[in-house]
Amino acid sequence: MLTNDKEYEKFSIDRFYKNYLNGPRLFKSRDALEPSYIPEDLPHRDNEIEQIASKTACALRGETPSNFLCYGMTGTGKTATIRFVSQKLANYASDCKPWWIYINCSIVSTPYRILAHIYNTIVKKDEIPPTGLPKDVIFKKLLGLLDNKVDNSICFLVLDEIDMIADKKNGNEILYDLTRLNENLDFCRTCLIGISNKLNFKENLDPRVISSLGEDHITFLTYDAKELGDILNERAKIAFYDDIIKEGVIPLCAALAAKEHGDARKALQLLRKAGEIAERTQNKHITGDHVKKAQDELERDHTIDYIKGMPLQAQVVLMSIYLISRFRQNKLTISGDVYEVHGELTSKIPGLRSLTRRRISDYINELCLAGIITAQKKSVGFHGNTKIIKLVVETKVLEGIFKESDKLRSFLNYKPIMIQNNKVRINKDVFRKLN
DNA sequence: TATCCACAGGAAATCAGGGTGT
DNA sequence: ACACCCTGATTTCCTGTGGATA
Repeated sequence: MLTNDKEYEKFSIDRFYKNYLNGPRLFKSRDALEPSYIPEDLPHRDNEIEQIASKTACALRGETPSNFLCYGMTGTGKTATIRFVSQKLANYASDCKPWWIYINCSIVSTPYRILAHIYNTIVKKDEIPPTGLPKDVIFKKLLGLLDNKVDNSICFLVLDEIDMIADKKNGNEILYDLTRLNENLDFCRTCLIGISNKLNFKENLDPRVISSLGEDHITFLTYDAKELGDILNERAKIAFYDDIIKEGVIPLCAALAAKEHGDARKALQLLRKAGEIAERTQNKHITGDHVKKAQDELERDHTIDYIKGMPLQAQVVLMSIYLISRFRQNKLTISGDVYEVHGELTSKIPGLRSLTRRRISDYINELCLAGIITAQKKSVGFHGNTKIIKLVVETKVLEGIFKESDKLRSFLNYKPIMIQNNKVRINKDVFRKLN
């Protein structure tokens, strides 16, 4: 937004809020469409619920359940099912209720932090600092705590996205430590439940860990469009007032999400976003158009959030790619050029230093993995190896993000010296051939 | 056919910045 | 003050790649 438009913006916000308050109300309970919501009934997961219930039921009699793993793609209800079973189990536990500690390994990703997280969750405060203590000290403290505070009870440790730590060198170490917790405990008993999106994640595990963690597993199959439709219908009844959703909306959300490996989370997101768009545009009903708009917005929002969340250095790498493809006539962007332009930019941005080629190479791979660019490895014979890089994200979206960045805004129209000088790293004929 | 280029990318080391206990 | 710990980012060192070229 331009600065001289501030008055208009303020007026517009006031009007927006007034309209919003006077406009139609569609949501009865928005929370019902959140991934964290645990419904009364989980459609099409009876089999999985039964398996988890039978594996954990012995905790009700004070016995220790075996460790096990849950496999399945994102949005197949792994976490929701476990939370669902844990709630039910708690209802039937009489004297000593089981403890459930959830650890999302994509956020709590180091051995130290996992131990600290378990400890801090039990004592309900941040007693263990985020860093500083030796790991074995925390391990001993945790053992003492488990035996004293969680005595005679079962403590379920749910490691969500366990694959995030399993492929790290030290991941084996923490998983091994956790699997042998019981050997060092006198009164408390622990049960490890791993949740993974990847079936092959065990390949990187130590055989000792596999033997105590991976023998038993439950596979969550993906939902088909009909099943997704059932889930959406259940949730929509809770989330929206009656007769808000037009016919065909739920099947459309279900079909779109079914295309993405039957991701229920995505289906719920789509429906929620469609509802928000309908509400924002003062509509009394949600239509198929709102769903299509929702899909576009979700995709864009995800990319924008990802880029904004990247470290500044990664943003500079992305800006280098943007500038080369914008100012070079044939738009050809190769890794060597990105390195050079990145160096140019960092020399002009205070507080930022240039990086090595190796590091830039990693950033290019990360951008590629995130779907922001494509990078195709190409050998140009005598002229060595390189990567042909292309932007996937619309340039308008990128420009919007760069405009908002204090450090990058001024480079939006910067023509790299390398391009001003028409510098070509590789032989002109080969260069032409690559196009 | 050996050589060579300009990288890719794995593994280990290093550094800075956060912390600890004594 | 000091030795030590943990983490994430980055550097250093290294081997591999593959097609044009001499």
